[in-house]
Amino acid sequence: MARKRSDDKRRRILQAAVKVFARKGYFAARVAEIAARAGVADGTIYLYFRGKEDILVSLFDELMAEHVERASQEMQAVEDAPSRLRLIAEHHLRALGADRDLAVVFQVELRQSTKFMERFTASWLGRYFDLVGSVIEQGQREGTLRADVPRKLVAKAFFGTLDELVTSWVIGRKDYDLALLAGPAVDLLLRGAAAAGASTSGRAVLSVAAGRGGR
Amino acid sequence: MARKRSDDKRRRILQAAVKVFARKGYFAARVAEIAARAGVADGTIYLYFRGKEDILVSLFDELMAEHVERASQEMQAVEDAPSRLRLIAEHHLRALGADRDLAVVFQVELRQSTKFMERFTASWLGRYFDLVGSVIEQGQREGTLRADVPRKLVAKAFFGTLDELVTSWVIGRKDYDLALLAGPAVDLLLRGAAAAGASTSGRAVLSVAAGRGGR
Amino acid sequence: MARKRSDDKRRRILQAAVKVFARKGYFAARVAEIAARAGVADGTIYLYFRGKEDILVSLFDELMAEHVERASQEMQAVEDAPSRLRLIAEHHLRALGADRDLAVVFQVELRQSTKFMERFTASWLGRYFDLVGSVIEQGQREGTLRADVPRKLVAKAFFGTLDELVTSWVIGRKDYDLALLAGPAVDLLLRGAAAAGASTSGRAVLSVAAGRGGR
Amino acid sequence: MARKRSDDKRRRILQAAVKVFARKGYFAARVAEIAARAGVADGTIYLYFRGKEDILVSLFDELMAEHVERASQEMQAVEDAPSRLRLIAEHHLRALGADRDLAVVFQVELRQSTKFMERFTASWLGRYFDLVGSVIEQGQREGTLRADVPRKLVAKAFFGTLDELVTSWVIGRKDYDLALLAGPAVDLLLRGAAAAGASTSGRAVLSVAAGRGGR
DNA sequence: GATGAATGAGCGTTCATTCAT
DNA sequence: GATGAATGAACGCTCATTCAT
Repeated sequence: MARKRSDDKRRRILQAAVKVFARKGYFAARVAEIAARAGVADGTIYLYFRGKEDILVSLFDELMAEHVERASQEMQAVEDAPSRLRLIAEHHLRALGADRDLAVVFQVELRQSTKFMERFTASWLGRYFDLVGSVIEQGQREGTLRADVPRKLVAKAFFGTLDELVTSWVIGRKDYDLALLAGPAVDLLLRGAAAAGASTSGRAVLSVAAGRGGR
Repeated sequence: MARKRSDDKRRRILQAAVKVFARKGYFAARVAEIAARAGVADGTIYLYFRGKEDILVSLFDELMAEHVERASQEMQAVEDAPSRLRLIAEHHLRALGADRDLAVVFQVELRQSTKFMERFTASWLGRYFDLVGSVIEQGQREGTLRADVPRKLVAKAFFGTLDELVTSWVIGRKDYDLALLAGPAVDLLLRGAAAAGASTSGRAVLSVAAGRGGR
Repeated sequence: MARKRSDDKRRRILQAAVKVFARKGYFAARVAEIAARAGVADGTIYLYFRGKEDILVSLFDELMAEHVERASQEMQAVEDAPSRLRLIAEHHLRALGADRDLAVVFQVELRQSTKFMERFTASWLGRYFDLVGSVIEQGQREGTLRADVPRKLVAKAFFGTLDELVTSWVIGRKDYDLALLAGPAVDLLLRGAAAAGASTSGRAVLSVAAGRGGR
Repeated sequence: MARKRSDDKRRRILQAAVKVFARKGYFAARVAEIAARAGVADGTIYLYFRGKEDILVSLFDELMAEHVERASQEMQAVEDAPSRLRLIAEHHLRALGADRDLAVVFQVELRQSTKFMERFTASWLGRYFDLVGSVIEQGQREGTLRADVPRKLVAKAFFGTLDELVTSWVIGRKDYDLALLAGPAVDLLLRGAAAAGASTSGRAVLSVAAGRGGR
């Protein structure tokens, strides 16, 4: 453990950083302000983090590892893929909907640069997509999900939809319960927006493109 | 004609800015580098823009106004809502898939801060959502789209899915044709991921939440 | 020429730097103070120099190149090696004795670190030793200087003596004319400190060691 | 015995400091690195020294007092001034030639600033010059050294020459035995660089000081 | 309009020193 | 005496912006 004395100080710095990053933005955020808000001296920051950037990266690494793990565990409560997707979505929206500052950091600050995005994608998001992808695969095997849709596309639609819901909520500053949207969102993803009986013209294209698309 | 030369400089500055913002990121981008790449003096930038931020904002305002307008026109080629959504999606993916630097700016750099995000949402994205929303409403009226799903939710799923597709493409650096994903993505949105005949348990929740969720 | 506009500004910065380095020492010297004393903005320094260290290095490179050149020219006024050594010594002591701040910079600040010392040795001092060495060689050829003393040793004694005279003068802060010591110092170097007729026991050792000694 | 352990720590700190100062330079040297190398905690340094500067000053005061004392004793082994100068020179070169790190500290680090230089001059160097000066005076009284040369000049030439030899050796990093240069250097100082019988053109200056002719 | 030299505010980080344990 | 976590003052440098030419 690289930590010196108190995990308490480390936690206070991270909490302060969430507030400051969310209110000022990563670049405009001042290390001195984070320190002041955490109740430590400026230099103390550097006993716990390598620098300003390491604070942001640590926020993401440490807090989110927990959430992916938790989503993975929570979904075990049910068996079928559709239900599991619903639980994951609920957890996703609940976790970010519970703390707007944290949501700002995740929806906005962590996407500052392609550098952060790549890191974001490579670690947390990668594992998240793996989790969702495995549930989708399960659904296709058990017959609850269409097998003619590329798994990656479904995963991206799933994540993209949730991500947009969170971003809208963060930016809109309206005070509704984000987690309540999990059910409708997953229902839409599963049943589609088309009216029953309506024919959709996407079929041909779909079969052509099936299997394509990297991440 | 002086006017013409000026417009040329302005365009060159914006084009240079796209390259520099995409490669360095907004904060790390140097005004001097944009000027050099545009072939103008540093000070000349300030004859055309109020400052660095104004370049980014102008990029978005000017280039994207065109895309929303074009998407609106292109969709007139077909009548029914599902087809129109497909055309809009194709245009969305084609426009960003044609220029990765531009895509980086839109997917990453323009989302630097809540300030940019809010401006982004208020102008271009607002009109884009209005466009998509009106098509969805049309679909609900004409019976091609389910009427029991909140329009805003469908619009967010539509945009969120496309946005995630673009972001994945940008970050992944793999060289596939983004526009080919429009058909499968819209098909998924319309028909859903659930296998035919599978019952989804989201119904009850959906009806409870129907009508909720602002942005 | 890397310089932008005015050589005047560059010169003013160098002159200010001599004062500040001499009074505060290199490390304690503040770039802001140099700028203020030169009458330019802090940032202007960086239009003319790569950084604080480059100011010190430039001081040395630019001002001293001139002195070596001048010493080389001045000594041409006479023919025999002893006279030439006297002229070089006079120039050395006159140049540094004319400006105590400059002397402080050369005797003290430029010797901050082995890094500076090595650079110092490699460029200016190297050429200076070459100059002195060539005069000594001339003297040995023409028969005015002993041939049984390693040239490098004589050169080091020559430089070391002058260097110590300057350093003593700088540190002592007494107000005598440094250049007046050139004659006596060179006389001592040439004729030695021993009384005529006194036998010195160094001979054997000398011949053993003759030819040794790197720099 | 606590006293013994303390002295041991103090010595270890000083030894560590020589290494660190020599390798990094005084300013770049980190107190923490000295502590680590000495095997004590950072704070422990301050139980033995007032601060970083005090370590350097103490190094010089304590280690060099010993050397001056020893040089003074060693020269008693012989009687005449020339021999005594030779012994002092040998001791000077041997002491510094035995430990390059120590030599770096003395030739380079201790000359960082006029402040150090003045202190250096006032204490150790002052006593060293007194010692050398008294030997020169003795030589002039006993008739082995010319009486027409200012004692201080001879002392400065003596020290300056040795100092330059040490500095060259330190900077040059060549691996010859520094102490072997004592003989030739003192021989040069005593007998001069001029060839026997050669008339030196310094005569005019010399005759001012009532000097003698060439040998 | 165009230039580019000049400006100067602004800040992340280091590290000598302290002091509670 | 010894420790080492905590402190916080201090500063070189960058770069968006200005303005005299």
